[in-house]
Amino acid sequence: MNTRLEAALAVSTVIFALRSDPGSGLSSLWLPLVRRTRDPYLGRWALPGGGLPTDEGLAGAAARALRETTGLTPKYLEQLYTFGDPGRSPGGRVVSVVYWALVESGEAALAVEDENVHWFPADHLPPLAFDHNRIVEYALWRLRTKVEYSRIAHAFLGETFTLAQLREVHEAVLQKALDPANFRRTVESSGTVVDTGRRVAGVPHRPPRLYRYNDSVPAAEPGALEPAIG
Amino acid sequence: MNTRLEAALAVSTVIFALRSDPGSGLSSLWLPLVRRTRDPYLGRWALPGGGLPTDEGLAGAAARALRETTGLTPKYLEQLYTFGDPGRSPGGRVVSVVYWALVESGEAALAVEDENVHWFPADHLPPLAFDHNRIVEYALWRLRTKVEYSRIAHAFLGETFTLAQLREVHEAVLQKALDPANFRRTVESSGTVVDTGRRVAGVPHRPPRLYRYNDSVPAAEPGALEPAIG
DNA sequence: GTGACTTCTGGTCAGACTGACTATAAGATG
DNA sequence: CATCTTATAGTCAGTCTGACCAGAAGTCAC
Repeated sequence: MNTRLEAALAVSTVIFALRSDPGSGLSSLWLPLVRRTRDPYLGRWALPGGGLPTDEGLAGAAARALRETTGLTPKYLEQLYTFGDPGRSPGGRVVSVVYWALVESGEAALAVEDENVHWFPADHLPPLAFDHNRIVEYALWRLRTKVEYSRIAHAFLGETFTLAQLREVHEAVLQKALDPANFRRTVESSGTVVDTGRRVAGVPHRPPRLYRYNDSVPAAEPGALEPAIG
Repeated sequence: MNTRLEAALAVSTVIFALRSDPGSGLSSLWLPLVRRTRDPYLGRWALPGGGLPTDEGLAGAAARALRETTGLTPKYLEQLYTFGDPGRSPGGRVVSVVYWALVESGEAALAVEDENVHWFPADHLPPLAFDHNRIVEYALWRLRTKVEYSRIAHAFLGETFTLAQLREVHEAVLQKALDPANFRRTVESSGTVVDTGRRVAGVPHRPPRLYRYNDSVPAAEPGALEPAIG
């Protein structure tokens, strides 16, 4: 079990944030990619990541890659899958432990973006390096599945939020409209949010209540294993 | 991404089979462990596994470890999680990609067992090497969660089976009794099994129908990622 | 100030689903 | 044939969900 092995080990992260679509004005999922500066796939876009320092945990390495490329801190971080088919990387076996992360939308708007870091709409990606298109597809599936039964949507929002904002997150992730009244009923009965007593002022209609996330309700997560951040 | 790294890479497998409990006569979950023949944890029981050959996929390595230790072929095999905390292995960083597998019960009764391979009841394990107790706990959680929404229970059974046998699998995994009539209603409406038209003969009561697994109904699985075997 | 407008928020209603339970079917066994 | 055991069908009430209705409560135009 302690044999030194031939395969190289890497940690990558699929980072999601909500941004409003230039066309429709609706929010949708975006993710940052980095341009490869080496062969193989020189010049192609790829998931941020890198090697695994000896003294760092897997989740720590994922969070660091995220911070180094985007300057952001994830509000949610969880292991996705480990990809290790021989042949997924031309020129040497690479085993990639992939994490997925959610970052706050307001913060994400300020994220680093330059020649080598660029945000793309998650549903319309160019051909990426390695098998990264497939990895993003799987991460999207996982996000869309999990948002329905777990309480991760608030990771896209700030400290306090209205139920309409929370609903818009769900709508953006699931790509379908939700009935406001039914959504409210479901969320309220789940106990995942708490009324702060405050309301939003200055809106040209009835002012909505502000809620905050309820930390005391445990997520429906594995007994022995929690998300790294969440 | 192609840097040679310091951490060693290993693949381990949590293998589940059903066996009848000596005491109660009821079926329960058992798993095979191997005795460590080297330090660290010399003499302790551990999950079967080993290094990753250069030309072999992760799932392939998991299936091979399973075959080599138990002589069995898994009817279900899926990646569980990758454990890589620094310090989880005394004497050198090890990153373990862990799979979980289900094997047919009839076949499992014939499995290899000797001085260095032994089957244990999954709920009463001795202290294992490394963090393997925690890994088994997580695999158990995953099995128990997944058996309720996915159709993996048939992996414990043979080609054809009665609904009572399928129900007993669920009862053994979930550790609670299920109403036979309600179970039948749920399974039949799910379309996951097909009536073979045959019945079991020679039982001292009304003969039950024999069903087989319906391959044509797709599992509720990731779009981009399937279980290795299932 | 007043009415129009918009979203918030509370409520109803019907159909689907679930757990508990009852009853009949169909074989073996003595 | 009576009896026993499990298989299998059906009922009923409570819960959950999607579709929909209606009043509440602000801003804004006039």
